[in-house]
Amino acid sequence: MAMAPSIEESLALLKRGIDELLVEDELVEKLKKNRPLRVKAGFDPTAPDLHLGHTVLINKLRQFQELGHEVLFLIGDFTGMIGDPTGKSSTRPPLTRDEVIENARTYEQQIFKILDPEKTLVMFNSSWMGEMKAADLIQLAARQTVARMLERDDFAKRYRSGQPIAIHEFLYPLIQGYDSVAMRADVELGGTDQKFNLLMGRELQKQEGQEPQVVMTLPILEGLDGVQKMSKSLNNYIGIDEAPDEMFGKVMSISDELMWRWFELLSFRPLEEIEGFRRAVAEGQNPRDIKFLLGEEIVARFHDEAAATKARENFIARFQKGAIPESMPEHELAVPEGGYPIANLLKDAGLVSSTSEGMRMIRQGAVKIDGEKITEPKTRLAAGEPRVVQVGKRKFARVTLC
RNA sequence: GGAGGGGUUCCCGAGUGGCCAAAGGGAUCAGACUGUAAAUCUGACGGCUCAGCCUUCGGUGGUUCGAAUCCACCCCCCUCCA
Repeated sequence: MAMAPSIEESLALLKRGIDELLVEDELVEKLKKNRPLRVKAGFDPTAPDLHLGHTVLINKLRQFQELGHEVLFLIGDFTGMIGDPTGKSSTRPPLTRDEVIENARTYEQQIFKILDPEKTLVMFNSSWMGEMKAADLIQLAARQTVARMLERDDFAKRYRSGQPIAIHEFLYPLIQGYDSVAMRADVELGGTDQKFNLLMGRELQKQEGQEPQVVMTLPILEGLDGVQKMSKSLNNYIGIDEAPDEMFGKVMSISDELMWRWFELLSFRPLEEIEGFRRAVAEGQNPRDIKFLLGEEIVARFHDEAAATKARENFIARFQKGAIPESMPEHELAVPEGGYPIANLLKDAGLVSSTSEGMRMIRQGAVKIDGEKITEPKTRLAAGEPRVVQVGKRKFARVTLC
């Protein structure tokens, strides 16, 4: 065991890469108590797969654990059935009980890729919220005013622009705050968009006579598009369960500009080293090579070094040299009367979503069979040996016609 | 309860009787180029047995040679007043 770090050292580590810490002095006081702190983070079980965006926060939780603190990983199974309005311009449909349970299970499976199970308590807010009577809930609701709720930025915006706000959405911050009371949290982490909700926890804890939690907000990671936050529903994410090639490829697809942001929020490299990369690129080094490093670091974290190296090699073979991937989906299809029209073949092999799209792809010169470009939309194929069918640079299938 | 505004293709959003499968932007996909699945440029972007045909503009039913556009009723949303 290494020597326990000083409070100054702990604080410095914990503050790295965060957005805001409220209130720093209170955190110092808590650290001085020299006991494991109860560090809360809540997850809405709407997205069944953890992605890189979540890991910004989870990495921070792990740092707390490394300093000897205890993580309370809250699965918002109760709140998940309400639907948090955060960042949404319209109301999200509530999840069913079964969906929530299913999603929650996936979370539990995945967080331990990063967190230490010994120092993690997984909790479900239905265990106390489910006990609440309607009267209790109304009492909870009585503690805050509508004006206070409208201070929350996204509510204010929606209210101003005439977008609907359902009453139940006001309950969300209250319940999240109440969770902190029930869990007796010392610290709560969340994205910057969670600030209002996190502060609500402090309010309610104070009203209950508890020492208020310290609030730490972490920056929101932009998704693959570089604009909107990474999220499953926007399909701009990299899941931590994804295959190495896929993960690497997605990292390579981010813009050179976004790459720096990702380095800042996702890389474990020292800040000075990243600064060095920036200088190198400014002096003419190909940013692609720096992006390779980022891709490898991320693949290695969720798979291993060998997978990372392999993913890079595959990427080079495939996109720089145009090689055909080693493995691809296989299909066996029966040839209809008069031969298999190519557009239908593409659709049936799952390479395009409709024959119309298949037609378009052919017209655009995107379709190759055994490496040979197909230009005639009316081409029909007869039965024969397995063929490699390709649409664009990335979609392949091995098809046997019989 | 009253008055007004609105529901358009994945999203935003134009379109008020034929030139509308529906402008524009975003997203996406493809092609070119390349230093990468970056950037940039070009194109595509409802479906089909694809140079033609079929089905779309909240729902149903009308008017009309012809409707996303007009009429009736219904459903949903927003604002103000109560």
